[in-house]
Amino acid sequence: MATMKEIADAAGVSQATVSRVINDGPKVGRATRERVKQIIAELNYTPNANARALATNRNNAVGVVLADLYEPFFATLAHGVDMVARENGSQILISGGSVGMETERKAIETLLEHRCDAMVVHSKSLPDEYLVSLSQTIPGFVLINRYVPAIGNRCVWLDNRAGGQLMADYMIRQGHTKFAVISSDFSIDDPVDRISGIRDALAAANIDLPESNVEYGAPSPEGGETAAQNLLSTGADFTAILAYNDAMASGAMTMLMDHDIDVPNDVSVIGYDDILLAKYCRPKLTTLRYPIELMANKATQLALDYASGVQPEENKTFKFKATVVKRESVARFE
Amino acid sequence: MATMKEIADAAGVSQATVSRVINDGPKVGRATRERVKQIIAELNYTPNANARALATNRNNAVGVVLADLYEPFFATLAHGVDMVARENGSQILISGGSVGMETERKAIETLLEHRCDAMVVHSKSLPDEYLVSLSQTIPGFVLINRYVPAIGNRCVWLDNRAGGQLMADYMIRQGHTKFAVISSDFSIDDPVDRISGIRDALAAANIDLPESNVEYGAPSPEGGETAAQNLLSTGADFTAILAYNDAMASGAMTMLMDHDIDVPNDVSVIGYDDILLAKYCRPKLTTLRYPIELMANKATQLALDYASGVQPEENKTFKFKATVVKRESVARFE
DNA sequence: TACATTAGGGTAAGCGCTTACCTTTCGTTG
DNA sequence: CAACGAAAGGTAAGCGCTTACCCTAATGTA
Repeated sequence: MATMKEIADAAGVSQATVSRVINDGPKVGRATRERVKQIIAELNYTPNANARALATNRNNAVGVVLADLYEPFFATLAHGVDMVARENGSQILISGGSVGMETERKAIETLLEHRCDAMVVHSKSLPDEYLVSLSQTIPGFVLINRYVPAIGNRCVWLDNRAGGQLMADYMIRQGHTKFAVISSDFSIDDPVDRISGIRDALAAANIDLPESNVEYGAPSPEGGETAAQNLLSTGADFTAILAYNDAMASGAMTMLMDHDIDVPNDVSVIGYDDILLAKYCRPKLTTLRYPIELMANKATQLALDYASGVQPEENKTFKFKATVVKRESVARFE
Repeated sequence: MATMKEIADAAGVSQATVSRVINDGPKVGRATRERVKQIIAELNYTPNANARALATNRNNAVGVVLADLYEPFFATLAHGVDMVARENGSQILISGGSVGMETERKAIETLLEHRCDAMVVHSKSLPDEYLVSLSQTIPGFVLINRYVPAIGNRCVWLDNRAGGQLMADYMIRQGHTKFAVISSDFSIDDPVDRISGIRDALAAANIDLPESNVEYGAPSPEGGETAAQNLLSTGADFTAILAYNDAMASGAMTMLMDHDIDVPNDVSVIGYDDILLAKYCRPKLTTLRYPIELMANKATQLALDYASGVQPEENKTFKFKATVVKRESVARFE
């Protein structure tokens, strides 16, 4: 693979000049520039990004830490990062690892090794202090889907509590009064926050949510099926199910329909996330849109800005809210 | 950010020794090794991957070229690459770009700049010769989802013709004799190959497929809806629809059901790909499983092997076949 | 006891770029 | 016409690692 020196020799100029041509720098005459470009094309030269990164001490790549591309949610997140990274001429470097302290730490470590100036990090397990300390070393460090007060201006997050409230309120407005909740048993904040929101809304409407009407399971369709089954077998009384996410909601619907319970006429179901699946399952799922792509865009832009020297503003944060997407899984209850 | 020299000074050893410690190299005494590790931890040192890549002329990252992470298909592909890359201690570097000569070329270019030793490339637009020439520069170059005869040993691909044949045969065995086909109007080989396979199977069974029973559309649910609608409005006569992919199949089913045509009892529908959607739409889609994750695993392993000096065997290729996944959208026709 | 190993470690030359700082050459200008 | 500044380009010192090669002292060996 040709090096810059070879180009320089072939063109009869110095390496510096070649470098200037490549980077569209100044101090190169029109004719020289053309000639060098010509030679570059002829010799099929490709600059070495590693050498460049070393020399400039920056690597025009934005690093992404996430759990698993297989999850449509993360794929969408990655897509959102990719879009704005590409607009800015950067690559993305994905470093994965299932949820878990060690894998997450390792994923960040790797990005650090590559000296990514911008980093969009999705971490549920790492302690606040660690993240705060990272943000001191890495100018372009941004968290997505998490709020750490000390570095609120580096957080792009969703107000899950407000989301929970919203979904409950919406169902209340549809006339429902008997609720069941299908939540995730993952030990992260999200399910807790969402349920808090739900309880807030129900309490405000004077509606009781018996503990027996709350089921926990894996945040997957199977988890949703099991949870719904549990609800059915304990004879819980409800006309509306608030699910932790679309996957669980879809599983729950399957189970209900398998028991000849009509969705939405007998029981209404609302999901959370609005992943592709919500549009394609039957009945189409009414859900809350988690604007993850938008959030990823924002986070990336932020990371890029901070990386390039923009100072994070004090007391600022980037909170997003979910919105209701009406489809077919919810009916008015008269 | 601390450098190796600082560690060396702090530990009172040479850089070389530090390097050896980091790389678990020989020639370091037990005591020294421990002391250096200690200092590394204290000073919070992270090796610079760029410098290392420059010095060793290899970058332990496998590059992936694909169209769009947003598509579940590509997300699964990326996931498949990620899994085996991680097992081998490599990162993945994703370089995207919608289908199209220029974006694809650029995506590869970027990976080249980073001197990825292993590359898993999904390209539909680039000409064969270009890909062949790339494979000469990049030892770890592997194509996924494409077969280029000259470098068959670097191709991990699906036999689409056999797939088409399989889906038709399966439907024939279910007793169907009147077929319609909904295909994609994308100008890539896949739809063409699949239809060829279908025609082969039908011909072998002496079944006619009138040109008017073949509709083309965008490979999306909407495209499937439109195609099905066209079929219905031209009064085509069929009891089985062979769709280009699950998205189109699902769209077609929607349209059929909207016209009070029961799936599968009036018309059976079979898809292709077995993406998540197939499991979640109603009725659940009978389809062909496209083992893309498996293929991605294979491709990555191959790329890594070739990159590390394994010589591609002559006259070898990595052809995968689709298999039928039976769900609910196909019924026997008596 | 004399000599060959070998374990442990240092030296320094790159890897392929970028860039601060010179140098040269002209066209201007007072 | 001398002095000057801009334009065009060269020089060379790194960036942070790896690694071939060299050196020393301790251990083994005949």
